[in-house]
Amino acid sequence: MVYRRTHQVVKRLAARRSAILAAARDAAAEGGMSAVQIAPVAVRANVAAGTVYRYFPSKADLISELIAEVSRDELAAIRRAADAAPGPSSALAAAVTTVAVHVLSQRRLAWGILAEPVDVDVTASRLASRREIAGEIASRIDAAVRAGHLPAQDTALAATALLGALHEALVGPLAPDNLEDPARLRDAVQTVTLLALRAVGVMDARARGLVVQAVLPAKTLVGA
Amino acid sequence: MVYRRTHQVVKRLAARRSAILAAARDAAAEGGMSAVQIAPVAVRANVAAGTVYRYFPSKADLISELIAEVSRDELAAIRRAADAAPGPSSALAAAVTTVAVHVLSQRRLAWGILAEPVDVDVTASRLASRREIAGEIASRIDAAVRAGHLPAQDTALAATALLGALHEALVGPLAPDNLEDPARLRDAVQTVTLLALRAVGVMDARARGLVVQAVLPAKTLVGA
DNA sequence: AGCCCGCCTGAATAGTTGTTCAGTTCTTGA
DNA sequence: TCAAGAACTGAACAACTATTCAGGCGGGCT
Repeated sequence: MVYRRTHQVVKRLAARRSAILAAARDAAAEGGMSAVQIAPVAVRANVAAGTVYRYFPSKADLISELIAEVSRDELAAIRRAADAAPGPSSALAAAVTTVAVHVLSQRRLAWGILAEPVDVDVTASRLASRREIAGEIASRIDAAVRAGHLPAQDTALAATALLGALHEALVGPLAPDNLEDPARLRDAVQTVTLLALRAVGVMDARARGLVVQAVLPAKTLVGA
Repeated sequence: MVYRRTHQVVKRLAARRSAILAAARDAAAEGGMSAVQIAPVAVRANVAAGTVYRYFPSKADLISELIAEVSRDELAAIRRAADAAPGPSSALAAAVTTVAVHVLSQRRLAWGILAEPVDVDVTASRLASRREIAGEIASRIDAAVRAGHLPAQDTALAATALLGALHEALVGPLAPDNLEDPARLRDAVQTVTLLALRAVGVMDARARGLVVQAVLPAKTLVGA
């Protein structure tokens, strides 16, 4: 055996893999999932089309990993925001606001990850992604229920419904289109957060209070 | 001119067009939008593939018309249910319940119409469909607001969010899977309707009352 | 009956992309 | 420097379906 992967080579391979993933992510953020085609992604990553297949068995695997990566980032952000909140209701508000802000700050990517038609099967990956995020929201709802702040309910279904509402209202085809304006963006985030909190049973007045509290820290996320 | 379309021919042409659309609808209901391919649809409709193109300029047009047709049916059902309700809040509850029941009774078709990846561009048609349904819901929310039953709000955004919540919770990939059972189906419909009503500001207790009232007439729709 | 014209057929066409692979280049260890 | 093998290249391949069109078929007019 006269050839072994030296540390330097391992690093280069890892860098290349990251570059391909990053290229895919950039392409998705710019042109949606339909722009994530092997040849263009390879060009972006400065490799040949064939090389992509040395790192990902198929396009489906590439996109699945992209979805998983974005999903991990989002989940971490949600946890960070919720854990920083003073109580279970605030945590729920923070979690919802975080989802809203994230989704809005990368609408095209979010749409691609969530719902855009793709020519390969990535349902499993999307399912896993939603399951994770929905699970996190569900556990936050659950905490608020246990604390006696909300009526008992099917938290899994509620979490799913909440995410559906956020996504449809903010990145779906009927989403308002003037969200470049920061003020409008904040309004939209507040509105959907308010809807979400009321949906799970928070009283209107209290929900309004939670919303403004949650939006303050979330504003810092918009820049990030 | 020695050839003119006789009445009989006109009828046959119309029947064939309907047959093709019905075949497409059946295919979508059975196997989702991916099953709506020209050749299989043509077989179902007892015509040759080429004939489909005498009635629809392209596959995109065929699917667009399918979407429009289903959308029309749904809109009519919503209006019927809402108009039969005694007051604006009941009407809203009835509208939401109707959407939920419809969507659940044809989950595969609904998923195809709403969100399933299609290999041709039908975004315009889907957009129009959502706009119609969302507009109807929005006007029902608006009526309840004007009647003083709900707080003032962005009704268009609220309607969009409501539909997103319904769709994601009932036909999305995280939707519960035991909905064949009528009792579970009713539970799911009630749960999401309750969420929707609370989201727009109906008090929990009142919302629960509206839900049970709305589900009674809607039960008859399940069979239809 | 006979001619005409348009509808219908379905095999062939065409365009799009994911995937492969033979040949080339680069890296390693002696 | 060189042999060996891994990594990379990119043009060719493959598969899938929407779409077309030349030729047949049948209904409509005189």
